[in-house]
Amino acid sequence: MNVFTIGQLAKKCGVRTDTIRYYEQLDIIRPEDRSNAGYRLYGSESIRTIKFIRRAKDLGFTLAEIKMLLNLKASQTATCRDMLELTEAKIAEAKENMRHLDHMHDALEKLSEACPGGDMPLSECPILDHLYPET
Amino acid sequence: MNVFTIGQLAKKCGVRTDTIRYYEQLDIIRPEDRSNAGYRLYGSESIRTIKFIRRAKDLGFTLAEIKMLLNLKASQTATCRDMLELTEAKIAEAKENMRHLDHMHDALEKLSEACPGGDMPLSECPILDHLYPET
DNA sequence: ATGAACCTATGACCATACTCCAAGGTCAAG
DNA sequence: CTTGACCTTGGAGTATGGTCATAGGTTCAT
Repeated sequence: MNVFTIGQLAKKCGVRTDTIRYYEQLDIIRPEDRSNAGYRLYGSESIRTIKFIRRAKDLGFTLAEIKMLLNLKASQTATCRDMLELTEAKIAEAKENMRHLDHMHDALEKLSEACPGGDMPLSECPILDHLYPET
Repeated sequence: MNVFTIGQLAKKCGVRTDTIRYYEQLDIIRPEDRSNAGYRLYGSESIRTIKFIRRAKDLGFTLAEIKMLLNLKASQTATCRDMLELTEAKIAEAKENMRHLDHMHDALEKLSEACPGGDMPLSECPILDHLYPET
């Protein structure tokens, strides 16, 4: 049980076979071997790689970045510093996105607080008036 | 100066002509008239509409939602309540996105704190070990 | 009357991360 | 020996919000 087809690998990792082939197309993962009939063959290392991809994606890394991470991992000269830098860049990105979302949220909250919300016609609605001011 | 071509409207609103045509394609905005030669003609109401679209987009509304907002606005029977409901749904969405981002951020922070970040080989890196654990 | 700067319609293309389809080959069970 | 479940390749389609290209018509100043 140490060699799997793409369908078995997909099942073990909770992804679709198409997804694995798509990752292969992006040069993120390669089958460890091929059968005589041309079937992709994978081993347990591939399971770890797919799971890595999923975890990194959950942290907000794009597939292009994940490809870089795997290249780093394969490199002989990469250090902890490289990994930390990419992680900190991603933290900065997350912070920036949160700032942006927070501004949106605040503005929406202010609008919703200003709006009575009853059966008043929209012409009187402070939300709409803010977004689409008279004259 | 109360009738403009698409290029003039675009300049006044800080968008591209293509963008306005794209909005038209989505049925979000329509020219107020056409010239003999078939040129789209707009008035000041169109400026307000384009600016509305931009403001709503900044608040996180999609173009499909903006189309709904404009339909609401045009409706005779819509009330403040309708507007408030859409606003509150968007607030909930923003909160959900922030929660998600926050989880990512926390996880990344924990990883970066665990990583010494020096010249250590990646094989020792706690970040990589977390994402791609040994065996 | 000619060149620049505008306008028209239509359709293709960008990124992202898949997802699905078609046409065919392979493999194991009954 | 056939059926069904799997596999192959290549390409197209999904959503979002535009952007760009092509080929041609219009408007305006000089």
